[in-house]
Amino acid sequence: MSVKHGLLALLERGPMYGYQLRAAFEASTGGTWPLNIGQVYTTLSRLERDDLVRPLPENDTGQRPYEITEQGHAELAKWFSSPVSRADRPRDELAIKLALAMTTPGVDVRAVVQTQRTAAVRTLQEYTRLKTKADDLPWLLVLDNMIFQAEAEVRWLDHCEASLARYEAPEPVVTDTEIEVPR
Amino acid sequence: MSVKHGLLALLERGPMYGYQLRAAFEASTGGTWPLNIGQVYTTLSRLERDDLVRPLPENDTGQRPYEITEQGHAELAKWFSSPVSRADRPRDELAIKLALAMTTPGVDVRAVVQTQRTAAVRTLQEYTRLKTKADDLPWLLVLDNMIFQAEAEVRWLDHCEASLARYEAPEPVVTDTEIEVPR
DNA sequence: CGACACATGTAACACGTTACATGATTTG
DNA sequence: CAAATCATGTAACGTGTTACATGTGTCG
Repeated sequence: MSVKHGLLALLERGPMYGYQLRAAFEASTGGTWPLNIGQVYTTLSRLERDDLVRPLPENDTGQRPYEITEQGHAELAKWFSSPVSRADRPRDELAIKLALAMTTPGVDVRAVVQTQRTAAVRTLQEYTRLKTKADDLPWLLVLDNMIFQAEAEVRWLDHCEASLARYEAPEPVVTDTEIEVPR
Repeated sequence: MSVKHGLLALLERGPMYGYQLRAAFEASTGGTWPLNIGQVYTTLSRLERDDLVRPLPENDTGQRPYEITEQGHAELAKWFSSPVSRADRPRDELAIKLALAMTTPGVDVRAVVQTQRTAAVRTLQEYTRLKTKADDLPWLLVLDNMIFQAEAEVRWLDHCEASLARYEAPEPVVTDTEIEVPR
């Protein structure tokens, strides 16, 4: 959905063709999320099929610009006016991984947590380094978003560490779950 | 990748069939992420194709359990020993949306931020309510993960608000970016 | 019996990635 | 000229979702 609406938003500025769209998309996030050129064309095809964009007559230099339609305009307005729901975000691989690690025999959960923490701190430093190069506000905010997320991840991993320590402690305090051994 | 490795992890406990796998997967995250039964079977097919699992002879009650292979075991170990990289996580729709909102004509960015903030706070409350019902540690940590993420989102949105206020202020203090007015 | 849950699958589609094919234009 | 970049596409594949088809077993 991100790419579909992203392209619509860019076309709201005015007609553009495939390559321009990719460049503009990547520029608006400072090149953080490279966009495959193939996907631009397939997405444009689907947008055209759904009457959200319309191809303009081929350019003098052989380019095929698209313009947004009224329907596309409406769809974009809807996108901007409704929040991104947590429900339709993809499953968080890290959370699943840790939850499963805890019930999988022979897995050193603490090691999993530590490995992830090291990686998270490293990317956090990388983002901080990148911030010194960010010059325009949208890109800066995108970077800040990733920093906030990475920080939350580190905090959560520390929280997991602490919980595990309490859980593995000689005197288990609370509830213990039955491990279902299927057969 | 989450589902694929998730099923492998569950099979590491012992042989299971499709329906059991879905139930176990959903249970390990407290039903936070419902798993489509169709996907279980297609994923199992792919895992079998890649020699990561192996079907066992059909049960007396007509069920088809699978067991993990040596290769599957190795693949799972690899998954647990390597961190989830930020690079191969999907694009964050919210970040893209806000970055584009800022350069799209006719969009009230502050309104977009506020709408999203309201939604985020609401889900945050919902998670907190759910926490009182969480009884086992893995589920609790998954919930905490979502809480930490939602909190980070709220903080980031407030940060955006503040940045926007500074940006739109009559006396811009520091670096000002060119506003591209298309047309 | 009829409804419901269990259980296994298939088909179609959306989205995303990688790789390849094919030309035009620019530049060293 | 040769290589690189611009530009438009197509094909194949992985992952995920929704919907449908089909059968069994259980329970009111």
